[in-house]
Amino acid sequence: MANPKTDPLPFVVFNEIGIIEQLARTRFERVLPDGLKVSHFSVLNHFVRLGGTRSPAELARAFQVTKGAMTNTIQRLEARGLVTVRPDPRDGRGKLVEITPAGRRVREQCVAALGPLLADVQAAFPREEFARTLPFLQALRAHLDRARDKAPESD
Amino acid sequence: MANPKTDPLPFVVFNEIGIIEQLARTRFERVLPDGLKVSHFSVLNHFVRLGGTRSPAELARAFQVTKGAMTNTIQRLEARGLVTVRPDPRDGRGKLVEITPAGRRVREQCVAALGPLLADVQAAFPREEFARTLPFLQALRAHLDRARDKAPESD
DNA sequence: CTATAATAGTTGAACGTTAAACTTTATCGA
DNA sequence: TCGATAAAGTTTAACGTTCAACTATTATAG
Repeated sequence: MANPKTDPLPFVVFNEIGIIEQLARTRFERVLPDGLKVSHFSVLNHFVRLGGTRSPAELARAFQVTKGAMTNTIQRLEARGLVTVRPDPRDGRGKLVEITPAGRRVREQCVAALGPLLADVQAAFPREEFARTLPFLQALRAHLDRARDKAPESD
Repeated sequence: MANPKTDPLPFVVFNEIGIIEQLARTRFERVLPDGLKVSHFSVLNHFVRLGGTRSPAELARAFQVTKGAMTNTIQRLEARGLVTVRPDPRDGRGKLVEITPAGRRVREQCVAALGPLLADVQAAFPREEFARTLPFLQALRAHLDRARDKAPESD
């Protein structure tokens, strides 16, 4: 579809990124338990790795989605009992989201489901390939971040 | 959200790819003429670069989307008069899609709209960064391709 | 203090995508 | 030649996302 001979190099790169995203997401969601989506897993994973509580606004910034999208994600997670939501005592506008024990269990199932897919690509490419590519992708993401309305969040 | 210290390296890479795709697509579509989507532009661009006619099935394979998605895309393009669709005289099941002069003009507008965005990233990163990353992304895409049900298409 | 601006969160419309079911037409082996 | 299988295309439902409009609350300037 995009061709390095005829298209600007960055365009071709974005093109590949777009297709990789689509293929990877579809594959992952196909093995995720109970119809969970990548966005749901991402939020659960965020809580397990970093702990504590987060406001929906913080989560929206962390994942670079709109507030509306995060409202949707949180409501689905809450309906499944994977997170709890309560008002922020310090800010009448805000809410505090937290993962539940059930959420941690489901997140573990997701990680287990992801295992074979990860093993597949790890077997196909040496670790150095990923390590060499990551810094540029991170810089690219940060650059696109900066051009947005909202302020980004480091991690 | 994903952390190289705690998450498998490929996972972190896919994570960045996912966010880059989202940010890039949103930015691009924001400047595209007349509410066109990236998927629409991609098809027009495909025809301009490679010429000739294509069946919806070929296009679906080329862009790694489902047949249903391509049906939708083509119907929108046809409704705008940017492509023509006619039955394939050699295959009663098939159709032949072709770009129109209006489609070429709109594609030019899209390229023009894309210009500043491309210039922005080109100014931020040396060309070698993209050149160095591209082969791996292509290989990664090809690998994910291979794991699909349908056969991929080289270009 | 008070009025204005900024932020948090929700909602609904519009859209693209996947997945699955379905119709029609080709292909191919027995 | 016929019957089973594959392929092309469409349709519908379910879902996530963006965007914009809206409410409620907090922050800030005068």
